[in-house]
Amino acid sequence: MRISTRGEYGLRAMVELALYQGQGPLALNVIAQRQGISEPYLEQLMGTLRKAGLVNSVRGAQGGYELSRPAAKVTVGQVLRALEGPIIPSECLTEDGEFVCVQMEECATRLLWRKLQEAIDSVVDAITLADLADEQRRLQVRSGALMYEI
Amino acid sequence: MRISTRGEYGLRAMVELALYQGQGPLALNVIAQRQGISEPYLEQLMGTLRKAGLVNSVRGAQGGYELSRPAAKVTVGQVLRALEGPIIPSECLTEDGEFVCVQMEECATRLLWRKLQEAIDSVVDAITLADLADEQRRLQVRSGALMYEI
DNA sequence: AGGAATCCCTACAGGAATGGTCGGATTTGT
DNA sequence: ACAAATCCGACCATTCCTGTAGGGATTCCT
Repeated sequence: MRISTRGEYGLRAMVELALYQGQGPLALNVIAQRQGISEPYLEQLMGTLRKAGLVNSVRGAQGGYELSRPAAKVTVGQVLRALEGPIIPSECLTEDGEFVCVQMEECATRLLWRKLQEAIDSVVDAITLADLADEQRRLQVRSGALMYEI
Repeated sequence: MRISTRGEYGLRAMVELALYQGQGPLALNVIAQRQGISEPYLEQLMGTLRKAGLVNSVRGAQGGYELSRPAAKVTVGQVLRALEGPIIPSECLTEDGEFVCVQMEECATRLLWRKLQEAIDSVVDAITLADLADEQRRLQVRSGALMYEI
């Protein structure tokens, strides 16, 4: 029951983009270096996020990536689902919360899976990239980093 | 972000044991057949559950498995963690909610992982096998099954 | 005592997912 | 034109998942 590095790396990259939103596109190698992620690997992830419509890319020199919407309009759930597929605890559940379990017509564990999914969704759909970017700024200020960038 | 079949099968088997608790041990092949699970595969899972202290086994003819505690004292979280390892969203987190992320000293996504874990734990640690067994009985009665067993 | 039932354990195996790498094609600012 | 970037598809090693196989140990029943 884990989020893979895809979701973790991709989300960290998205937070990075949120931090610098409105300042032009951010190049892949900058993000990768800043987050300590393999560049070609992150490239794949960004491709997925672009196809999902969450980021825009600018090709050519001085190009890079930027959020396609304000950070406050992008939820963590959207990012994670784009990268990891539907976040559902069991095969029994579809993305819509429907059941597709053929095995048993009536199975008590469904009750559990549904509650689990609701709990997860209520978290990932409530937190936006803006929330995480705010948190990140707070942490950076506290630890005294990044002040030389003014 | 899924529970594997290990957790799913194991939990279904545990619900089965909860349903028949107090009526002597339930043989592996009975559970496997009733739940539509490969018998040798389920055998492995039961071994894990036994080592975790969640079930007792009775060897020899007429043997089988039974819950080591009342169903109301066994949470879904205990079963899932025994079978799947710690239920944590990210590598950053340990079982205790501590952070072990070496990469970045301060990372905003930690906020998210912690909230996610709290949400998941609040579900799996609140639901017991007795809850699921009750639900199962309710479903079976409603669908008119099992009445010929009286 | 003997056989049958049943759990116990280890090893193996095919397939999918994970976590990347690599090389080249394409686009675009300078 | 050149360099900086994204884009794209193929490849690859490792691990995890989902079992299977086979034999050993224990206990009940007759």
